[in-house]
Amino acid sequence: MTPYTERVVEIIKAIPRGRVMTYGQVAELAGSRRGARQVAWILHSLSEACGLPWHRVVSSKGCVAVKDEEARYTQILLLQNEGVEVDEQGRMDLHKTQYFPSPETEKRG
DNA sequence: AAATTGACGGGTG
DNA sequence: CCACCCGCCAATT
Repeated sequence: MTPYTERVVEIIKAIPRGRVMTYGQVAELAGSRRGARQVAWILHSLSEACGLPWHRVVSSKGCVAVKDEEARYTQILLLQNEGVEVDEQGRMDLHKTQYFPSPETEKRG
C-alpha cells in the first residue's frame, strides 16, 4: 500500500452516505489532477475494498463506470439504498449527488 | 526499464 | 445525447 493509494482510500472513506465523488475529483484531492485512471486502477486492485464505500465513486459523466455487470448492479443498488436516484444504466444527476469535501475535513481525516 | 492494465476525462462530429 | 478517439498517470509484471 503506497502513500498515494492510502490517500485515495482515506478520501473515499470520507464520502458521506447518499453522496458521490468522481474519479477525477478523488485523484485531484489525492494529489494527481489527471490521475482519474489511477484511482480506477486502485479500486480494481484493492481486494481490501471491503469496508470502503467504493460504490460512491462514479465517472465524471455522472454514471456508474464498473464494467462487470454483477458489480455494476451491486453499485447501483447500493447507491439506490442510500437514496441516490440511479437509473438502470447507472446514470444519475451529479448536480444533486456530487460531494465536495471541505479542505479542513480531508486534512484532519 | 518497457509494456500492460485500468471502474477516467474532455473534445469532437 | 451518443459513439469514438487520444491523452493522462500510477501500479504491476
